[in-house]
Amino acid sequence: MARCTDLFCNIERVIEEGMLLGQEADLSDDDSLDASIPQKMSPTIRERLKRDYETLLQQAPSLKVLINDPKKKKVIDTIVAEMNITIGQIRSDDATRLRAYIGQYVAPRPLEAGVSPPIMSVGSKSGMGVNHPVLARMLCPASARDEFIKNPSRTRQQLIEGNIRMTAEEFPLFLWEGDPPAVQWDEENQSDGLFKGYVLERVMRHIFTGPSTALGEQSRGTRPCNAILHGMTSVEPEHIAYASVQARYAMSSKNKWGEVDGDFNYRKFYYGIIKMIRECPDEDWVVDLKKWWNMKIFRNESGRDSGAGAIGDFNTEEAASSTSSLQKMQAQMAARVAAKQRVNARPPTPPRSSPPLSRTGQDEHALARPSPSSHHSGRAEDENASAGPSFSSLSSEHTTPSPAKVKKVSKKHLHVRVLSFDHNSDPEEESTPTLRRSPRKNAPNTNVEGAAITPKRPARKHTSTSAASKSGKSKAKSRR
DNA sequence: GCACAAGGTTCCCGTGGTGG
DNA sequence: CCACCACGGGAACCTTGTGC
Repeated sequence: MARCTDLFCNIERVIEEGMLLGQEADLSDDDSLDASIPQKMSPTIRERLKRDYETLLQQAPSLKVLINDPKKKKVIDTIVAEMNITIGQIRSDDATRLRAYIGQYVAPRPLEAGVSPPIMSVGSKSGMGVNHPVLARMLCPASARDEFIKNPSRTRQQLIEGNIRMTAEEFPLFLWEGDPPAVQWDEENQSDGLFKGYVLERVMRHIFTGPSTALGEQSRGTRPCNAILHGMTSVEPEHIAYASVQARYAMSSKNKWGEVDGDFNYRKFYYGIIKMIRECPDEDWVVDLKKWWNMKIFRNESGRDSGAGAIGDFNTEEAASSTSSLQKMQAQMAARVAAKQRVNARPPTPPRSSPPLSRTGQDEHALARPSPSSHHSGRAEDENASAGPSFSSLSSEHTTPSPAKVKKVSKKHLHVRVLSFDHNSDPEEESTPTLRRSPRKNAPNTNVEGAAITPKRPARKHTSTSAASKSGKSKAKSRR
């Protein structure tokens, strides 16, 4: 949930209001439910809650049965509390692991030279953030970019003293491509190169495809990476926003996580990025951005599952953001779209070679074009890829119920285990559910895309014995 | 081909610190 | 006291390499 759906989501609210919004959609003619849904809720928040709720149920189908059963209120409460704790733990875990690497990631060519002064991966972070000359440039708000280039030391001092405010509304420079970031800055086209910064790229890979891939190398990991574990088939705005938050926090001087860092609000930053991409008036820009990210993460512009393009389903209902940078960029994009439309509206000029495709036609063409991986993939994979539905819905269809393995159920494990009830089992038997192992263990095997990337090998006979001997060893060690 | 060891990655869990 | 967070260590899982 934290990494792929909503970092700041409150599961309780998602369930409560997602349910109401779902009912509202089912009974669109009946406005009797409207009274129970907060009227002040903006369309953006409604959409987000709805999306969160749907994702939650896709990932844990058995939860729906529990939600609809008033008798299970206590169970739901326990699950919700545990899920909220886990979201915090996941974010904290990612931040902790990322901290050891961030010194490498901010260096443009870490194999040749690190940054100066060096960034320590242990101890206090007081020397980081704007206190570090290289990080100061990364974190410098885009509006102060020219100033920073003219006089770095003075601008850094102003950032330290707070004379130049770093707010979530002013995106930091590390989000832009270039070395140093935002080196090719176009005042009139600020969205050019946005969300393509090399630090962000490395952090994205670190989180979703494993630390060993962060610098562009082939994965040395033998465990399925987060992209596989989470059924991530293409890069979505939430992934970019999550990595941006983690990258910004890793570079900051804050030793302890908090939603606010001085004037900078991570929550606003996170949702600002999602909104910026989801509600972008320039669809071409969004399509290009997603293709670019899919190439960087999956080496395939259509994503890990070449058929599951979630591209194009953005709503543009909500008014533009109230924030200055965003407002400006969105205005620039809108102007660009208008200009394109004017060009398209002109009498057609004779084509040089082939008739021009409409924009949507181009998009469809691009999406339909077989990706390099699907080209070489097996037939079964092709069928899955072209099947259309997103990964989550496929995963449940392709799930082969595994025999239940009951282990000691600790409080911390409760939510994952409850969420991984065999949803094919009879709902009547929910009171004595059969527990599966945590999704972590099932995910790679039950997910279609995961299987496409790392073909499942038959379980080896020795696994249990070696694992037993291993755990035996460690238990003996811990007894010491 | 099989058994085993080694190694990379993610997740889990306990512990200690801190602030309200 | 409680909630939240960082951190370290270990478990689990999986792949690759190696020796027989």
